[in-house]
This record gives sequence, C-alpha cells and structure tokens, in this order.
Amino acid sequence: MANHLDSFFSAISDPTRRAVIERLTRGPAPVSELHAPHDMALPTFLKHLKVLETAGLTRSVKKGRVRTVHIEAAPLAAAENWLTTQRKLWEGRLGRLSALAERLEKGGDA
Amino acid sequence: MANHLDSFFSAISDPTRRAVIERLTRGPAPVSELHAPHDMALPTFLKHLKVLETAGLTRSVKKGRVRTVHIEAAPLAAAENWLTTQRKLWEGRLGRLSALAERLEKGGDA
DNA sequence: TAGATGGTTAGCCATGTGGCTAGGTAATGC
DNA sequence: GCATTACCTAGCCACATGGCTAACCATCTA
Repeated sequence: MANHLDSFFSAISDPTRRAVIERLTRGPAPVSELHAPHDMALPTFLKHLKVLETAGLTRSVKKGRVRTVHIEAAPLAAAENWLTTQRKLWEGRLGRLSALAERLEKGGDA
Repeated sequence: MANHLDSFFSAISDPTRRAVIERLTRGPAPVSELHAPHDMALPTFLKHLKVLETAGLTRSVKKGRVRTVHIEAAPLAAAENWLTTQRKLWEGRLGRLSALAERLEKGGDA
C-alpha cells in the first residue's frame, strides 16, 4: 500500500525536480527548455527527468529529435490526499482533546 | 526557499517513517511503543526517528529513561500547501485551455 | 545494590543517489 | 551531404542512506 507514495515523495524531495514540476504546471515543455535554467550537465538533468517519469509524475513523447514532457496530475492529488488525511486526523485529535479539557473544566476536576 | 520541503518530503518518502507519522497522529508515544510494530533493530529505527525530528516533523522529550515523541503539525501543512498550489495551477491551466477550446469552437475556427 | 529496562553511540557494510565526462545516434538545417 | 542540434548511453566517483552488531549509559525495581 505504501509503494507509490515512496517514489512520489522521494521524487519531489529534490529541489531541481520540484522546479521542473512547477514549470510543468504551466504547460508541457521540451527537455532542452526544462534543462536551461538548471546549472548542471544534461545527462545529470536527464536522470532527474527519469526519476519523475518513473514515479509517474510526468510523461513524455518524442517527436523527431525533441522530447516533450508533460505533467501527470493524479499522483499529485494522491500524495496531497495522504497529507490531508494525516493533518485532519491530527486536528481531530486536538479537537477531542480540547473537548475533553472542556468537560474536565465543567466538572471542576482540574 | 526549497530547503524545508527537501528534508520534509525526503523524510516521508520512507514507509517506516510514514507509519510512524500515522501512528503519531493518534497521539504521542514512547520510542519503544513506536518501534514495536517494525521488524528492525532498535538503532536502525532510532535513525528513522532522528530523520523525522531533524526534518521538523516530530519533537521528543526524555523523562527518566523514556523518550516520548510527538508530531509537529506545521510542516505537514506547508507541504500539503505546496502540493495544493501545484495542483491548482495545473487545474487552472486546464481550465484556461478548455475555455480557449470553447472560444475557438464558437468562432467556428476548428 | 544488582538486574532489568529503555535508549544511545560507534562503527561496519551494501546499495542508492546525484554529480561528472566522453562518446554515440538520429533528426534537421544549410 | 555535412554540421548542428537534441537527446541518449555508459561508466566513473563521492557521499548519503538504511540496515546490522556490539557495547555502553542511565534509571527504575526488587
């Protein structure tokens, strides 16, 4: 059950890769354009792209010599969902705690 | 600007550590209790706990020989926020695209 | 105060990750 | 058709990560 989240979170734990995602939310782009703002060798950057694609965060198609990369929204939502769930559970607990505190106060047990 | 998200996402990219977080949303717990369900040596597990604490996801206090760990909600919300932002940007783009498509259709330009 | 309990430190190992260079292939443009 | 462009592969390196054992320290409990 963990599997997908593993590679997803691992993928976006790198700033270069998050920057790529941020760029891709504004629309698809070829490899060279994605690479341009990053001060690293192309092969290194290609590795990052591969990580993203392997994690299911992006897809790409090659036409002629140009490979165009686009974002895949679904896993983003899934991860967001995990975080939201955890936060809500936590907040729910806090809510119950303060309710308990209130009851204790009413009872004058404090 | 990236820094915090780096260590945060990296921290929760591990299933053991996500399990710990899930457990902690139900309330604080001592190290031994957190360790129990995980089939690995204590020192190994302690490393995981350290990663979580270093990433700011948890805090802990030691009283006597028992160290109690509790969750820290803020970074969770921050990460959730990043994901939400990306998703919304993406959906916004999709919206604008379909609006464009509509306009083109109306204009009979297709 | 001895033994058990709960954690911690040190140190080793295998594998993974992020960076590089060098060299290759396949379209495209002149 | 030769050069350029755009990307890909292979292979190297340093360091990080996740696992282990062994040995240690501190605190309760009997």
